[in-house]
Amino acid sequence: MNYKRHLITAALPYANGPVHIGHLAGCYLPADIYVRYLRSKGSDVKFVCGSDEHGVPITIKAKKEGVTPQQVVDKYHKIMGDAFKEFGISFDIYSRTSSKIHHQTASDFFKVLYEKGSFTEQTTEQYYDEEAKQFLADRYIVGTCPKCANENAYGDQCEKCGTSLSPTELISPRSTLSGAKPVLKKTKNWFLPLDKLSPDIKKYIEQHPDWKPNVYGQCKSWLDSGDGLQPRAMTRDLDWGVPVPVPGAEGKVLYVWFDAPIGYISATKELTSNWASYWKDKETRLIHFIGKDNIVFHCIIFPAMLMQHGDFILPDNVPANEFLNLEGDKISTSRNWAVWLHEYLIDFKDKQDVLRYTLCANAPETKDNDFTWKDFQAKNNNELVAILGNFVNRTLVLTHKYYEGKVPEAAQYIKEDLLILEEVARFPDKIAQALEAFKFREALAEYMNLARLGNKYLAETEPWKLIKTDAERVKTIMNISLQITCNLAVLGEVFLPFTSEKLFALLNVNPLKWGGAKQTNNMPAGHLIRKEELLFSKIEDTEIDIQIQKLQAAKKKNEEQVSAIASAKTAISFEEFEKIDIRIGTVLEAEKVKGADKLLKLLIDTGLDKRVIVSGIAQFYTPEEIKGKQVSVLVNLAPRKIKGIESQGMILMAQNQQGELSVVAPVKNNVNNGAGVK
RNA sequence: GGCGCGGUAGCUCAGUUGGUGAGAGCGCAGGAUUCAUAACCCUGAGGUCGGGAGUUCAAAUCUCCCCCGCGCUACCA
Repeated sequence: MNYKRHLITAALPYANGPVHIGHLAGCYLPADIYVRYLRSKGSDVKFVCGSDEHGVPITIKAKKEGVTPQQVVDKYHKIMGDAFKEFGISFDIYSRTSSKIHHQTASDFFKVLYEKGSFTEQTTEQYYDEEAKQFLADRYIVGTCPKCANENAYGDQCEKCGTSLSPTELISPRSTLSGAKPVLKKTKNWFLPLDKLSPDIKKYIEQHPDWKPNVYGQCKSWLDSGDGLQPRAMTRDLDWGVPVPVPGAEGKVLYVWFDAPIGYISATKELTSNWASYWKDKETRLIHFIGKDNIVFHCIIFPAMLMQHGDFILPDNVPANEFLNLEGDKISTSRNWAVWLHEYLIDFKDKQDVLRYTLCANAPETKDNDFTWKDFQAKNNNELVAILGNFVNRTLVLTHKYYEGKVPEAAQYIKEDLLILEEVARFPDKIAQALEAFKFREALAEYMNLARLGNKYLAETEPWKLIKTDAERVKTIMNISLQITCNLAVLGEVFLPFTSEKLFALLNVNPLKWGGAKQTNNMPAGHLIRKEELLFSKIEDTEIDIQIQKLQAAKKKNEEQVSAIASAKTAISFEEFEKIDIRIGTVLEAEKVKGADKLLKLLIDTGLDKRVIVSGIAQFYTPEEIKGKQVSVLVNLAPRKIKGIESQGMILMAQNQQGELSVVAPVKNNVNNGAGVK
């Protein structure tokens, strides 16, 4: 289909920390390359982004730092915006969701859906802090992780062992606001009934089988697997965000994932009075660049919202990337395992394009990928310096040496010249084809092939020899080399904008559009170029070692922190302790619970009786291993059904920092089944 | 356990309507060369295409089973 215009969005980064290479590689860099390409082709395109500034983590950070949420987002909005700018991410607007225009837009959007009856109201029980007099978001509740005993697990996830949790799973939960023990209290919220919308969403997804396999596959998985889509709350009990604009919603705000994608709309509004044509005209192509963590929101929830609203076009493509790892480990903000853009700029001043190049060449397009400093160095030294930089330098040096910097005339083309020119002229289309398929690695590799072609041309024609015997011929060779250099500047603008700019300056030429690179006469004879200057410089081992050491230091620091032992729980009386009845028992039989990864069904002789206990130890004990072993059994725990099996008690396990379990049992063999543990 | 994506040369990846002896870049080895940041250029070595079974005249490509990585999901008192 031929579109009149494009609207490109890049995921709104969450304003609670700076930007790292994973963000860049996964989302902002490919988006920027794509947009630069569209602009270079002369397309009507808008590129919008902004900070995502609502949600619970920001309020927590604010509390921790003793500042207001607004101060937190102001700080990171600036840091992130500056980092993007420094790396040449060419947003037409970098807005923010705390802006007035966004609040208005999001609020209006919600109202439309509300009035259309799109939402269902549901009353659920949520933890409530009676001292602070407010409902507690999952993140506001901390407690002991049932899996790894980390005392500071959040209500939605334990950051130590990575388990996702629900607040009610936490052992001894407490409010981070007041420290009080939260109580369950009823609250009403508005849900988007995705289950009912599922057929429309499915139809929409199935219209796009051309989406990247990871994206399409994951959407299908969400739609088809298990119980399918579930209703999702679009409002929250919180005081930081866009107030819910309907009666009876005091103290509630829009769910951050409801308001964030609307941020794309508000940013467009802020950018241009013509915003509606980018959002409501079927001839506009809407593309969301995101990381894989956002697929469900951009492919399912946001389109569902847009469909319900009715006025807007739907995303035509969502080319999500996978994740970038760093030196073999997952990038982690909290563990400081990251390369921060603002720090990179200090250590590698004016080397934005080197990082852009490395991240694009190694982009996690089809699967998670690894960034290593060694590879970064190799790509700089062996590719940017040796292939691209070197070709340009050879050409410029020879031009000055032979012609005092003036472009010589191509007197007469011979057959091999014509072949080269023909090949050179094909590059814009070749690269474009890859870009349009969101194959950025391939596009970049193709771009480098143009520089390779130039090097090869010089090596084969050997102008430095011919200059002594056939000076006329050399003019043509150098003319062609200069044309290639110019085209490298044109096509390089999308990948390496800083280098491209520098190159145009060296060539003393005004930047050309994409189609210009199909020409091989952009440098007219007699045109004076500037004195050569290196485009790239080698990166030495010492510079790389510094970075690696920096990471090792972060790792060491983490290990030290992890080894901290959780402090003791609050005191109980002896009477309370006496209520607990622990006995020694022997495992008679053990088998895996089918359909569950972590569960073993145990038959235990407790001395009192033989009873069935289901225990989540399958990852640490095979049935054969545990069979016949003595264990400690909490025998007076209320029975509970697990996976359809009634579990009568629990067996006690010791758990180490890694969450690994070990049976707690007598160390002498003089204890009978039924013996009490005191 | 279920679902999705992926597992191809040392590294990063191309390659499926099944069919010329399985490819590219980087790395490595050798050669050639000096205009160029010891760069470029040429040649070469290197692969049980995760493992096994099957369908077929023919499978990296189709089917089944298994293993590994990433993610979602269930279970974990």
